Amino acid sequence: MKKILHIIAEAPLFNGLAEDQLNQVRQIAVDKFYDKGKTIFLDGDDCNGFYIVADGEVKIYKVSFEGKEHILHIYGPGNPFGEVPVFSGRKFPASAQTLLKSHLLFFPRTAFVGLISSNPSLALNMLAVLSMRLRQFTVQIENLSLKEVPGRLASYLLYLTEEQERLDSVTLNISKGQLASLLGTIPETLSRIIGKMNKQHLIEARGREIKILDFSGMEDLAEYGKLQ
Amino acid sequence: MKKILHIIAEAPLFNGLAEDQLNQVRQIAVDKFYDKGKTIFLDGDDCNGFYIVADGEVKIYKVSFEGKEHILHIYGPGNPFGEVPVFSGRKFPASAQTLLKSHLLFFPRTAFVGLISSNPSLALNMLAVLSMRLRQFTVQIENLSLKEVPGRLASYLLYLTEEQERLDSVTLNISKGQLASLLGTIPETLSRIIGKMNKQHLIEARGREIKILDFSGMEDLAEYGKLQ
DNA sequence: ATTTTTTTTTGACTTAAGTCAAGGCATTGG
DNA sequence: CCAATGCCTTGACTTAAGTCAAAAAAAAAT
Repeated sequence: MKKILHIIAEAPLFNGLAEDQLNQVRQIAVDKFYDKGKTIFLDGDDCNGFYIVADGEVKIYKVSFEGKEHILHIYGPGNPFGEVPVFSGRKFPASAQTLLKSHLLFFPRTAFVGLISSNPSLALNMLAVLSMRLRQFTVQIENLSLKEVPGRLASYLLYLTEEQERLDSVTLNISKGQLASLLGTIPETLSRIIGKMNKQHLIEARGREIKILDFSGMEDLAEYGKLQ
Repeated sequence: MKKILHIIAEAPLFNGLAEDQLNQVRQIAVDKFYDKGKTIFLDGDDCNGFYIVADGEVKIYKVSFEGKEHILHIYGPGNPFGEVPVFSGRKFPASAQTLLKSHLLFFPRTAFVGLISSNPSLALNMLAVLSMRLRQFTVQIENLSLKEVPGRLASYLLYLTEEQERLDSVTLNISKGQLASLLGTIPETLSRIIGKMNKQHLIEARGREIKILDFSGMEDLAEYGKLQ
């Protein structure tokens, strides 16, 4: 299966590895296929390995006692997830579910730890991946505790323009309900704020298509955080 | 200097390393001494290495545009900090300041990456440290977005009883103002909630000494999050 | 001990965002 | 084409927590 080797070679985690190292990685990877909306693991489950998204989309989330859900990340092709318990032992700290029909690569814990031990550049790549995650979490905590919802939405939309390499418009790849959960709020509040931003000509939202009309206004909002 | 070698040997990061490996680590460590309240680095500063607290206490924090501060972590002896940019390149994602007169060990980036490359168990230890951090962040984000302030305070106090190995009472090692910042709120709100918890005989707070009167009540609060 | 400074508490008020409930819109499938 | 389901929006209301200001308490300095 050449295709899987190609996916592996493209993943940031295996960036810069030599041919035979990639083959070793390929050896231990196990294909897993999931339909849309299927649970991959739940918060607290025992962990015997981690995953990389080959194709599709996965959400990582926490659920409160009352059943309210907070999405921590949404990962697409090339992204690893579920690596935390591989190195810190114990259980998964959050749950994972597919948002689309997905093809995942599963890496069994012991085999992978073995690879890392004999492969310094793989270890450094993994350290880089975890460090990037920590960086993202720092930003998320900053957003949650130091910004109000309009500021968080503005940050997210600006981040999307970069990710989608577009200048002034973005397409949400998730439902607005899920976006609310990702921003740490509820659909009603998000809806009202989008309405307000429309009225103030900051954006022009039509369904999942959002055009940014006032880029610097949005940047101010993302930074200072207030919307009148 | 035998003492430093001892500090290094005790740190989780270097747990289980062989004698000569510890000596190698010792070779590259640089002593740094700071008075109380001194800045070690600021959010956005360039990074040439990371630190381990040998003695004292350090806070890691973010500041909002309006100057409001959110404390992300408080680290004591044995804890490393500032490792993120060592592996993901770029700048520090938050600021660091001493809370007490502190003795730190500084590990220059390139030397340390060199050590890791030739030392699989050190690499795995570092992976474990970063994974634990990610786990803690997951809990913090859950607390911030899914619990109200009373629930966060209850979680924190229960966590302190474990850390201080006490059954029913804890001593805050930081001011209430700083605790408010760590919980993502402000001193006034924290003060009111402590007052309420006192009134309901959940706790008995006298200055920085807090006695937990109703352990299971506090556990409920930490889990479900409501205080009438 | 007494002044000065910092930290904590209290009170009155405002506000962002959550809850509950109903209605509208849109997409899918019979 | 129309029902049916899921998704999004709107309105009225409640509430947790923030702001501002001042007093009280505690800690530090003289």
